[in-house]
Amino acid sequence: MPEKSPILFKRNDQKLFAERALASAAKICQANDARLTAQRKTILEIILLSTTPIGAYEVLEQLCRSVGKQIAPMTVYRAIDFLIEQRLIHRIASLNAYVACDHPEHSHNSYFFICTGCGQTAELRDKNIEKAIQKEAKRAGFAVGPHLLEVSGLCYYCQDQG
Amino acid sequence: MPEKSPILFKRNDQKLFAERALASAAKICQANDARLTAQRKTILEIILLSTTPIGAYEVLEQLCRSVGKQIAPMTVYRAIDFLIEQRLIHRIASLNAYVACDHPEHSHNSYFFICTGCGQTAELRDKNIEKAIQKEAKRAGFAVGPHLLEVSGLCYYCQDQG
DNA sequence: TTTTGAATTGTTATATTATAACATCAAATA
DNA sequence: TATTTGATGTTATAATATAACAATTCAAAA
Repeated sequence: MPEKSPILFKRNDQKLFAERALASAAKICQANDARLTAQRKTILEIILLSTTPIGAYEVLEQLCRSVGKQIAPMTVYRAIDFLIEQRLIHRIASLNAYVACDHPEHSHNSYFFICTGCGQTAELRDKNIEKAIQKEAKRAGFAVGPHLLEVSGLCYYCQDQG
Repeated sequence: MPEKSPILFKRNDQKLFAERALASAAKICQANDARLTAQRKTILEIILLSTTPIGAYEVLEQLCRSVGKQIAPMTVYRAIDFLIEQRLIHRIASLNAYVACDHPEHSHNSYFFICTGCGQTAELRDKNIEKAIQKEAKRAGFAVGPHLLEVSGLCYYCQDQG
């Protein structure tokens, strides 16, 4: 694996990661005067524990299994909306799927590498890409708002597999 | 409007643009041994004439009106698949909509500015953004494949409107 | 503590986007 | 012309997402 890489395709301990992220999420919501209810927490946890972006209906399945009763899709979509608002998760538009945010502490756009081998994603924090976008926007007289970058390809590990 | 801008939010003559693009498309398909049938041509024309990204079902509506009979969605999706393969159109993932390619002559990824004011889009040809992505990918050991960038915001004209 | 208002969740129905599977037709070529 | 391949037609259905309204819960104000 290249040195000093800030991105991560394999996580050592997904559970530990989820635990920490949940704690962090609680703080963020508190700071925002937003309520991270039990249900929202459960749904966030499902997304956190998934090693790849997870679809809304797959979240739903897991949620139903976890609480032992039928739940309507609406419920999941509402929680997802909330979690996106709180910047705790991102939507991967090219996959119609959702993934936990890597660094929800500060607002940022959604930049992802998506490995077509293992399905895992890595969120980018690089500011140079954004700078390049801003530069081009200035040339065009375009006022940049929220945006997304989704780069398909092969992660370091999957390049060997063929 | 900023000078020397390579992007275009207002087209002077959509019809002329469509005409030229259709001629260009015919050449491209011929070169690729692909058949730009009458139906595919009609669908491409519908997309070309739309000033904003257009959904598959809206294409369908216009197609039905134009030929005067009911047509199945499948037909439209098949044509869309073909047109994307030939790189004549792009899919805007964040809108579930399709837009004609600005410069189908050479292969490229899908980089768009999307004005939330007027709904129009502008395709970017800037290579610096791609360079920034490649640089970050190298750091991460990621082999870049096809990708998309969709930047929401306000175009030069819409910034004044509020 | 009780009331009240606002936010959250439940529930039913439905909209929107996209694909599967198989039959038919058209065109290119052997 | 026969054959094969690609294109289109047709029906059904999958997958994703939202609308609308009722019931409940929560937290702050009275």
